[in-house]
Amino acid sequence: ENTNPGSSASSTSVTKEGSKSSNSSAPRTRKKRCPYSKFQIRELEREFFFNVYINKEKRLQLSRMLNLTDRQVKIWFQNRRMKEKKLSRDRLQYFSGNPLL
Amino acid sequence: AVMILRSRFLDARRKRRNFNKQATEILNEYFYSHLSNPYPSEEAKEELAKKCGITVSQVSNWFGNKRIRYKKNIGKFQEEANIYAAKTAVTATN
DNA sequence: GTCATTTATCATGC
DNA sequence: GCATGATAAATGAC
Repeated sequence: ENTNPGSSASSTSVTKEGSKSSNSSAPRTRKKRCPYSKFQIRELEREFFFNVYINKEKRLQLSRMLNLTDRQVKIWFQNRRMKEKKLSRDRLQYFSGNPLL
Repeated sequence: AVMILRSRFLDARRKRRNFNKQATEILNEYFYSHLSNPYPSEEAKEELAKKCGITVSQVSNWFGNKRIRYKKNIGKFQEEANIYAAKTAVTATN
């Protein structure tokens, strides 16, 4: 249950959606944001719990299992770390200078 | 009491509450008076947050949403833009 | 790598 | 029913 344009590492990816035939400096259309499935999130979170930084080996393994690209998994961990940092900041701000306490 | 606060915090992220009129006023004033470059610095964000009584993250969210929604439909915000343009015309003259 | 952002999506207010 | 604030993918600067 994953709608992924050019993700699955289906062996030799010959067709790149006819991307760059000759000119390669085009900004390219931004990939449409596709929300991940519950299963994908669960597995990503599970690995994130073990280590906030994922190594290349596990990354490739996880990307195959979840039908995501290696890059997507990498980006997910980056965003997830930022989320964790923000949660910490909000917690601090909430419990420190709170006028309702 | 702590439990209440904690539970309130945990689910308070997506339980949206509209900002008060005054805060929206302040944010819009800044946005439309910097329409050519609506990217407040970190310091400016902190000051806006203080004046509006919201967090810096909320200020960032507001500007992020405002920028793209304005860009996507400038016509819809034209009236609003004129109002704040007139309101801040004096400021620009120093 | 971090981090501010863009963009779409989500969830709520009214 | 959309307006609005917050969050989730995706990009790019550095």
